Amino acid sequence: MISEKKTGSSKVAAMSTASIANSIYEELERKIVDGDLDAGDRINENAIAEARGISRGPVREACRLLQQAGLIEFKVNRGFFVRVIELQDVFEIYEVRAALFADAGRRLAETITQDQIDELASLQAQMETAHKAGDNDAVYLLNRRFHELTISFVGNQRMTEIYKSLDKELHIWRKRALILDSNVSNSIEEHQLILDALRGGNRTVCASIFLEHSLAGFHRLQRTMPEQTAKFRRSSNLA
Amino acid sequence: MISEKKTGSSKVAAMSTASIANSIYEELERKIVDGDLDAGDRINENAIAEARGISRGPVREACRLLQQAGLIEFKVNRGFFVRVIELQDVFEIYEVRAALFADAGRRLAETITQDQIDELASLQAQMETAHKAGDNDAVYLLNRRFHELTISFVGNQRMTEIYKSLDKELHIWRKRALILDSNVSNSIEEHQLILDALRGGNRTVCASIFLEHSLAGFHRLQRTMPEQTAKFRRSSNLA
DNA sequence: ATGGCTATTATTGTCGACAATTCGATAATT
DNA sequence: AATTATCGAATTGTCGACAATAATAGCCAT
Repeated sequence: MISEKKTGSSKVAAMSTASIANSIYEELERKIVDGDLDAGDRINENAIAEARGISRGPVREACRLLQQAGLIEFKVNRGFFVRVIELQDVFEIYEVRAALFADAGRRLAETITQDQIDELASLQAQMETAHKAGDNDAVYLLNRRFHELTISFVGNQRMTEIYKSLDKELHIWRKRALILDSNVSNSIEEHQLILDALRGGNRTVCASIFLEHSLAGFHRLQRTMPEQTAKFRRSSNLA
Repeated sequence: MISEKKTGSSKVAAMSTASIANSIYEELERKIVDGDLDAGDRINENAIAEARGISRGPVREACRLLQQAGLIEFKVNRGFFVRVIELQDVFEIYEVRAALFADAGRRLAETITQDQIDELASLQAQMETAHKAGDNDAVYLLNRRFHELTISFVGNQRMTEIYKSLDKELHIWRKRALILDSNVSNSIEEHQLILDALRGGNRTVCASIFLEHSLAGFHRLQRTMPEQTAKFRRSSNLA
C-alpha cells in the first residue's frame, strides 16, 4: 500500500487548511497587500501554476476567492487583474469604516473592561515609544493594531471582519499612494482621547470621539490632495 | 475561416457576464437565498455539473465565489456545504446592519432630495396598500426594498453592497426560521417616522430614528424567541 | 514610413481522466 | 448485541490536454 503520498510533486503537506487553492489564495493575498503585485497587474495563471509545479485548476479557484474578496477583478477571456482602488473607493471605505468604528465606540462605552483598556493603553505606550524613536513604520502598524483591537472588543466577529477587510484595502491604497500618514503625533493624541472617553463610559461621547478620530485620517488626506478630493466633498458631508 | 462559433457543445450563450462559473454562481445563490437549498446541505459538484452538461471545473469556481461570499462553507476532502446561520450570526448581523443604517440616516438628513423622499413615500404607500390587502409577502419584499433604496441614496456603493449582503443572509435565516415578521404594521408606522425625520433634516434625530427602526426587528425577534436570545443580551447592549 | 490585414503566439475556458479520500454497508470479532 | 475491521461506491483533489479567444508580430499595399 504505502501509496507514496505524492499529491502534486514536492508537496509535503498542504496540511492545515489544506487544498492548494487555499494556500495560493493566502500567498496571492499577501503579495497584493504587501505591494509585490501592483494594481492593474494581470494574474498569469500559467506562470503561477508552473512556478509551483501545480496545474491551473487550484490557481483559478484561488483567484475566484480573491475576486469575491474584492482584491482582484475578473474579465471574461482576459483573466484576473489586481484591483485598482480609485479615490472614490477610498472615500467610500473611509465612510463605512467610520460608521463601524463610531458604533464600536458607542457600544464599548458600556461594555469595555479594565483589562481591555489596559491592553489598549499598552499599545498606546508602545506607539509613543516608537514615535519618539522616529520609527514611523512601527507607529503605522501599531496604529492599525490599536483600531483592530478596539473594534474586536465589541465582540462582534462579523463587524471585526468587515472592518479588517476594509482596512486591508485602505492599506493597499496607502501603500500605492505613498501616503503612510506622516502626521502621526495627532493620531497618538487622538488615541489618548479615545482611552479617556472609554474610561468615561458615556455612549454619546464615545461615539462622537470615535467618529471624529476615524475621520481625522481622511481629513489629513484631503489636505494632502485637495484637488482630487474636492469633487467628492459636495457629494457627502464627511468633512 | 468562419470557425463555427460553437463554444463548448450545446452552449449557446452565457454571453453577458459569461463564463459558466458566473452563471452557476448566480443560479446557486438564487437557490440558497430562495431556500431551494437548505442550510447544511452538501453541494454535489458532480450532480450540478452533469445536470447542466458541463464539467466540474466551473462548478468549483462558482463554489469558491460563494464561499468567499459567505453563503457556503468549504471542508477539505468533504466539499462545499450551504452555510448554517446560527443565532449568534443573526445577532451580529443585526448589529452591523443597524450601525450602517444609522449612519445612513445621519448622512441622508442633509443630503436627501425631494425626489428621493417621494420615491420612498411611494414605496411606503404601496406597503400600506399591500398591508390592507393582507399580502404579507408583498409587504415583506417592499420593506426590504425600502431599506435598500434608503441606504442607496447615501451614494456610497460599498455601504450599499455590504448592507445588501448582510440583508441577504438575514433573509435566508428568516426563511429558515419561518419568521417572516408578521408584525408588519409596526414596520409601516416606523417608516412614516423615518420619512418625517428625513423631511426634518436633523442629523441626530435621523440617526436615532434610523437606529431605532433598525433594531425594532431584532426586538420583535427577541420577544418571539426570548430563551434563545437571552444569553446574547448580556454580551451586548443591543436591546 | 504607416495603417490595416493576416499569421503566430500566448493565455484563458472547459473538459475528461485518474488518484486520494471519505462515506456506507456488510462482515468479523469480542 | 455491540463494536470494530474491511471492502466497495461515491465524491473530492488535481492534473494534462485541447479548443476558443485575445495579444502580438510580421507583412503588404499604399
